Amino acid sequence: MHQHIRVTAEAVVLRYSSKEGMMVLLTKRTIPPHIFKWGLPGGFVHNDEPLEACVHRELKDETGLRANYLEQMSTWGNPDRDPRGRVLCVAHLALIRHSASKIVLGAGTKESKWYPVRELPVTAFDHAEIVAAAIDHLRVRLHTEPLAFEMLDEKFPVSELEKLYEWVYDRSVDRRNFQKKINGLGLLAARPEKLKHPLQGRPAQLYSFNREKFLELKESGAPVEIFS
Amino acid sequence: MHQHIRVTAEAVVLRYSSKEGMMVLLTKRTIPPHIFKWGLPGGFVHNDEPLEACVHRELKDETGLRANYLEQMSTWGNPDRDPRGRVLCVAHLALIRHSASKIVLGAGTKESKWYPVRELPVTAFDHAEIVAAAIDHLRVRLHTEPLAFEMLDEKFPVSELEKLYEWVYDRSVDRRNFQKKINGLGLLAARPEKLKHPLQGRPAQLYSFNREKFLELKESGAPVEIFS
DNA sequence: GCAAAAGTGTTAAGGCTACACCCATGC
DNA sequence: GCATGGGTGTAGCCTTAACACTTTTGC
Repeated sequence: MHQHIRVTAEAVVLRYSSKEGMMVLLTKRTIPPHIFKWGLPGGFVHNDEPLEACVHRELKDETGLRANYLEQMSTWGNPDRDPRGRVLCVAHLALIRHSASKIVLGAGTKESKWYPVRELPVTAFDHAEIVAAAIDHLRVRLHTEPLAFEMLDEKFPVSELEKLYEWVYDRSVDRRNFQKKINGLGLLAARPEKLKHPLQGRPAQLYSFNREKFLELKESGAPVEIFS
Repeated sequence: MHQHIRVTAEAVVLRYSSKEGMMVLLTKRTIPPHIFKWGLPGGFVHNDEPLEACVHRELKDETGLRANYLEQMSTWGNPDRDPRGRVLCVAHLALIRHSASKIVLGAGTKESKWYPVRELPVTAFDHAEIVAAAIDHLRVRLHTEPLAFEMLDEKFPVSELEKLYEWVYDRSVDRRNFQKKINGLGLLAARPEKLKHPLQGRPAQLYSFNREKFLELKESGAPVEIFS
C-alpha cells in the first residue's frame, strides 16, 4: 500500500481595530476547485520546509505581509475535504498589527482582502469552519496568553485593549474594573506620551506591554490570568 | 516539484490511578529507525481514512485497547524528526479507564507497556516531547472540560477525582474545599452505594459524573470552571 | 481504643462587581 | 458650556483559603 496524502499549511491571519473589529485575511482562488471563492492564505508544504516557514513564505508571496505572531492550531484531515484527493491542512493562527496589515501587490500576489470575521464572503473548502475554530482558539488563549498585544500597536490606550477583549468574548466589560485589573498585574508600562488628536474627549495615556514582567510572573509559578 | 510527505497519526494514551499515578502506553519498536526503543502507538494513515479512525485502528491492532476519549492535539512536522524522510505526525490525546486498560495480546500486537509519565524509558523520535505536550494540553483542558471523568471508573469517590487533579497540577489541594466546590457545581451524582472494602478508614460515597448537568451549565452561557 | 480516611461547618481575606465622581480635550 | 471619552476611588458581595471537629470503618 502506498500512501498518497498531500499537505498544506494555511493561516487564519487576524487583525483588530476598535473601528472595524476583528478582520481576517482572505485570498481569492484563481484555480479550481472552488475557483473564485475566498480561501485562507497558504499552500503546499515543500518537502524540506518546516510548517511555519511554509506559512510565512506563502503569506509573503500572496500578500506581501509578515505575521507578527504565528502558532499552529489544528490539522484538518477529513478525507472528503478536498475534491482533488487527500489533502491535509495544518491550520495556523497568525496575528498582525492593523498598522502593518496593508496588502502589498507583488510578483506572486493574488487578490487578497480583509473581511470582518463575522461577515465572511463565500469561502472555499472548510475554511469558514477553520476561521471559526481560530476565534475559539483565540478565546481560550487570550485568558492567559498575551496575544492581544500582538495585534495592537506598540503603544496603545487601555481602551483599545479592552475593546479587543470585548470583541473576542462578545460581552461588555466595565471600563474601570478592566483598567484596575490590568494595571494591578503590572503588565502595562506607561509611555511618556499621550494619544494625540483623539476624535473626542480627553487624550488617553499610552501604554506598552511589559513582556519582561509577564515572563517574570509566569516563571514565578503563579498562574497568570490576564482576563477572566 | 512533487510533494512527498508521509503522515502518521499517533496517540498519547493515558490512564490514571491514585495508586500508580498517570501512566502512558508505549509500544516497543520492532523495526528501524529507533529499533527497540519505545514509541507512541500509531502508524501511517490510510489514504481514505480519517485521522481519528487511524488512531483507533492502530491502537486496537497494537494493544487490543479502545480509547474512551480521543481528540487531536498537535502536529509535529519538523523536517528532521524522522531519518526516513519527511514524516508528519498528527498527535492525539487519548484517555482510557484504568479498569479497561489491560493490554490484550493479539494478531498485530507489539510489545506494549504502561509507563509512569514521569519515568519514561528511552523513547523513539520526538515522542518524549509529545508526551510532555500531552500533559500540558491536559493541564489546560482539565480546568474547564470534564476529561477527568474519562479516566476514572463510572463510579468513583471524590478523593480519586481530587488526586487526579493534584497529579496533573502537581500541587496539593484542600480535600474539603475541593469537595465543596465540586458539589456546589452539581456535576456529581451520588450513587446509592458506597465504596466497598476501603484499605483503611471510612468507606467513601461513590459518585458518577452528571454529564447532562454539565451540558446544561455550558449551554447556559456561564463559563464552567471545574477546577481553578 | 486507635489509626486512617471521609463528611460537614466556620471564619477571614481577597478579588470582583457595581457604582459615582472628577479631569482633559474639541467644538 | 457641553459633549465625550479617560482616570481614580469606594462599598458590598461572593468566592476562595485556611482550618477544627465529627463520623465510620478495620484491626
